[in-house]
Amino acid sequence: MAGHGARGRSGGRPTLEEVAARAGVGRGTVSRVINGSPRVSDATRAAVEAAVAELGYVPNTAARALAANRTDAIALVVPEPETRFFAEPYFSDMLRGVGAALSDTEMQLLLIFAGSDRERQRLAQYLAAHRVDGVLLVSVHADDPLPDLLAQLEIPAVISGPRSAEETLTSVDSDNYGGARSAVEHLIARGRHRIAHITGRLDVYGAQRRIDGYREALRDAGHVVDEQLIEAGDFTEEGGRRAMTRLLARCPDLDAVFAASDVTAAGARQVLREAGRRIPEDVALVGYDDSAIARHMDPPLTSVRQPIEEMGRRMIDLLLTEIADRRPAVSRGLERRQVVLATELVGRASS
Amino acid sequence: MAGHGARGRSGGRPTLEEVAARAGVGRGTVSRVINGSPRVSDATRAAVEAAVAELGYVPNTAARALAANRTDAIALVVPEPETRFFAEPYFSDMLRGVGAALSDTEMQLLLIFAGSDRERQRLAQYLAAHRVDGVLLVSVHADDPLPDLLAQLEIPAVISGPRSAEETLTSVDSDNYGGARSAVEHLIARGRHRIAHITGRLDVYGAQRRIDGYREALRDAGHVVDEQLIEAGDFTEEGGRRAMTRLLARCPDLDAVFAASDVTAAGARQVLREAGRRIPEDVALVGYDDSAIARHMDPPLTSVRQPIEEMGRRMIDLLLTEIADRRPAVSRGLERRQVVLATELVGRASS
DNA sequence: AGGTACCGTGGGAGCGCTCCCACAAGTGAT
DNA sequence: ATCACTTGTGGGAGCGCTCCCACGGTACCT
Repeated sequence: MAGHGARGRSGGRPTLEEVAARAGVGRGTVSRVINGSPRVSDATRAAVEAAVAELGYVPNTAARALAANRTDAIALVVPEPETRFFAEPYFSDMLRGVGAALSDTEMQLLLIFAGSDRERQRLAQYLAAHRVDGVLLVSVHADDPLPDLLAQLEIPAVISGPRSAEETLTSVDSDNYGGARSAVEHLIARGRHRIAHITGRLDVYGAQRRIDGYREALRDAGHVVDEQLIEAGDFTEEGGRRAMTRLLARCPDLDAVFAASDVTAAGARQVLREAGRRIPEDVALVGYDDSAIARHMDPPLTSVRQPIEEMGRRMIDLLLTEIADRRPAVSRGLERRQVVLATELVGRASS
Repeated sequence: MAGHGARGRSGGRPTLEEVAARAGVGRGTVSRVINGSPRVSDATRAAVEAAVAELGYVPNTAARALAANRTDAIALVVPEPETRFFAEPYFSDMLRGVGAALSDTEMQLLLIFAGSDRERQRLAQYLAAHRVDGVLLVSVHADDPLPDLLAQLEIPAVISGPRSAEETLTSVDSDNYGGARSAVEHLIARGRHRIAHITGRLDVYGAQRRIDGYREALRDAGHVVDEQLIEAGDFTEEGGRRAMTRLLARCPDLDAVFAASDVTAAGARQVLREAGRRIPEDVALVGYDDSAIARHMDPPLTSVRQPIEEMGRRMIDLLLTEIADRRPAVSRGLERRQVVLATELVGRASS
């Protein structure tokens, strides 16, 4: 192990002090320049910047964090209890948006897995120790205690997909209601009359909103909502198969299915095929997410696209704002910030 | 901004000093206990541990990093120049392995995007400033300067997929050669004689190894390798379409295709369909990666699965070892560590 | 002229830890 | 009894930074 003194002063990383000496100014002044304080004369600033460039100075994050009591890091918490949650585009697209928004800042992105109980335990410690300035929460379930822990610790946090209509945390979401509406309206426009819906997990707020959108689109078009045509799913393929089987048994006359996710649609497709129904001739099929599966399905699946990358970007924007305000939205009282982004229907051969 | 003095000593996070006072020992002793030094008596250790538990003490990472000149963080560098590289299972599975291996340690995982030039610039600064203890490199191209930069800075690093047979960095890879062999042997066993290969990007070492495996499997089975049956692809769907079109024009008598990736196979499938070839009756198709697309393709695609999660785990193991050795493999001279993991052929209806 | 601002600046104190030296107490050889 | 070690321990110094106070200088008022 490198001893204390052995730490390479042999041309090693320069310190603030060295930059100050080089520029012929004091330590404080260099600090001000580095941190963009306006209270520095132009001449001094230029001299310091030159010294910084010559020495290739890069601030020591640890020292800064220690002195300033902040970390310049935000955590992306990946629940990942039901494994490989991020296999689908959702995660990677969001990550791309997050990365893009972050690249304009000095913030680091920490990936924290909170699948097992032990990992959640560690996460709680992490947060309690204030090792991050803010937290990004994705795909949180209604009964997850994490958001409340964050609120209690007064750690800025943004959640993707509010847990309910009363979500207190700042949230970014896509318009699940509108997305579902557009899917159903599309099917109606195609002349379908018996449109079924395979829902997502009912404890997920977004799934509820999609059901709402389904219902109201039908109602607004003058259709009667037949509860027999609604069957609970869970976003999975297997759930799609089960739901589709039940739906076919109950309503053999259905002529369209709107599934709450692409994988669910894939499961439904399989059952429809086995039952001898042609897609889209006999039954039109629409999914949700516009994932890779949708493009590669046979026939290619009409699906609702969410602007996930944009969601990632907005989450970061909001989080940085909260961090700058140094106080979570709840304790500021008043305005809960909820951003809802529009979806887009991507038409393909399945409908 | 919270002033210096305003920092809540109002029951806020306890410090080493406070734990020491509580346990009736010195600061150094607590430090030793926290860091698992053996030079502490059992009685003292117990007392300190009790105090830690009572106070809910969590070490301050920043202070530790500053004093010890290490960061307890490793970076996962995501090149992501050719966008959404991590949309497919590859990335998420690897992340899962990485996360699993990391959850046994105190290490943090930093996600760093190095797509744009600006981001790469920043990354170089990062590394130069030694803000991470080690680096995980995934999907690096043959001409990437990053590995050399890491070697020069003497930062421990592990690469997934060596850049060449002479890779100097510690690497973890799946057996591309063996995977390709198993795919081709499978096709031969199915009675196929005119087996084509759509390659991956030729500047990727793994793609070369797959070509080697393809060639030698044929040769060992007594077939003649017809160079006409090999067509360059680039791992993409569009590349698969182009390559398949050319192959069909050149060798209309082919009866099997081994594609270097599942998406490539998807592109090939489309062209085969349009040409009226049935899969698998007329042309058998095998992909690589065993991604979601393979399972959902019509017909489901036979594919070569790589133990990606395991790869992630091994990468972390190796990296932690190097960090513990506090010196990158190259400067230790001698043993370059290269781990190669076995693949598995997943048979489905396409072959 | 003196007073009162403010601006730009230097540098002390301190963030919470690790490293190491010093030292007391114990152990065994001489 | 002395001398050497060893073992466990306490606490000083210092990691590189930010925050803030104090100070000299200039500008503008009375």
